[in-house]
Amino acid sequence: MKRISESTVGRLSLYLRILREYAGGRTISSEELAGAAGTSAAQVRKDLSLFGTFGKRGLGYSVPELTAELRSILGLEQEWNVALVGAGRIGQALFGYQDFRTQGFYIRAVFDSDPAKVGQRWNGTEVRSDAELEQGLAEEAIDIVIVAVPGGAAQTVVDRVVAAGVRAILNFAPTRIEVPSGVALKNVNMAVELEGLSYALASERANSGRGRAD
Amino acid sequence: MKRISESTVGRLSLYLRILREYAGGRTISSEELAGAAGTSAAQVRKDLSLFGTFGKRGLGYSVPELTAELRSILGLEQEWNVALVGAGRIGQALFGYQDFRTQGFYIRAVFDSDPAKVGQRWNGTEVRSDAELEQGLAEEAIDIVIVAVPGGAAQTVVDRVVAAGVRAILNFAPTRIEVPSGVALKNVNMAVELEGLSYALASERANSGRGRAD
DNA sequence: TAGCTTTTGTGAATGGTTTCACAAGCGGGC
DNA sequence: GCCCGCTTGTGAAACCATTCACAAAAGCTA
Repeated sequence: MKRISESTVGRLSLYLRILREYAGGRTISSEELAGAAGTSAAQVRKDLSLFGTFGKRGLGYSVPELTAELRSILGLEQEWNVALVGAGRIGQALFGYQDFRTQGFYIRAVFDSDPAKVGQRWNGTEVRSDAELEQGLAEEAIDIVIVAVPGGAAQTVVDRVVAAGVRAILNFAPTRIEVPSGVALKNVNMAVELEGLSYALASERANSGRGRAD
Repeated sequence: MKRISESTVGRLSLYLRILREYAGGRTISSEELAGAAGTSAAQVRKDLSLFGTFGKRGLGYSVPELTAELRSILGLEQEWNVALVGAGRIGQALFGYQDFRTQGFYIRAVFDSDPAKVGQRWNGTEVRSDAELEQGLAEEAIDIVIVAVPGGAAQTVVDRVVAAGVRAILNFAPTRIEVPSGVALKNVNMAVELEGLSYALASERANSGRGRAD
């Protein structure tokens, strides 16, 4: 099978959201989809053509069909069991943000090392001790682990979770994490994003010589 | 000035964090830095060489000097005034996550449209009505706005904030946002990340023909 | 059925980023 | 002061992603 780039997968995810909210008829052209996604029509067609030929020439793409195809490609036809490790502020926010439940991601277990948190019930889900991590992952047949622990603890958590057979990790800790090949890892790093903005502001300021028109 | 790619800027941010935690001596080689950053030594050197020549051949990079250079490049020598729009769960978590305060990002104002939230004091910062948004942005000389409102409200908030002169936005709403050129925008989208993991799991499963060794 | 319009799917061209490979420079040892 | 080993800085090469451009298909009309 062909290697698919991360940016392509990210765009597919975006296309799917657009389709879900699309109210323009039963078909959509690559042009329209591109407009809503902020990319080019050629890009849309190339992305989709990597997985098959879903469109009809002269017409565009059937919205329901393409939706189904994208869901299938992205693996969203099944439910995924998610565990959250770290019941701090970020963990709480993620737990509360049930938006992705509608896409088939269910947080089945929450773990924390703080005895004050262990035993709390969050909307029916008990916060379990991180000593029970491996056991809990197995019991709930966890597919994806969200790591929301402090930076210093993240690699240890990831090592345990990977050793327990989990193949997909979403890391919110502000640290670089190592995983063996074959394990999918995504990082969400606020500091990197903010510093990217800082760079943009600072470099624009530096380049704006004698002030700007607006 | 040369155009610098987003991936380069992201790596610089990573290098900086590594340097901050580095305890291996007064100098560091591109090799070491690359190891910690998960990239190649050539990549490190190329990234840095875009901004100047900071290393000493045969020796490597002086840790304090390179730290200072990176801080300067990324615009971290100054403080940035940040406003948070949206005092829901994600907003609360971001506010509580004061980690980036140490990097010079200060949340000076919080806005929400919910009357029940307006007037609350968060650790000394008052939650203000979103009717006061423009006024507050000016009063606090806000440089960066973090948008943590529901998807449907995000574009409106962004439009107002951009009209008020803000040039940098960090968007947590699960929607594609449009900004005029000249405004820096970064998106943090949990759903896209989770679906990326879902894709990785699903496609590996699909490709694993007759089972795997482990 | 033929002709016209629309829009896809895709090879080729372009543009950008990463890796390679090596000359140039620096410090330390003798 | 000179040589040696190490590590940078950087053109060139390789690789990857995006854009271009157009033939091929599909529907519609008459």
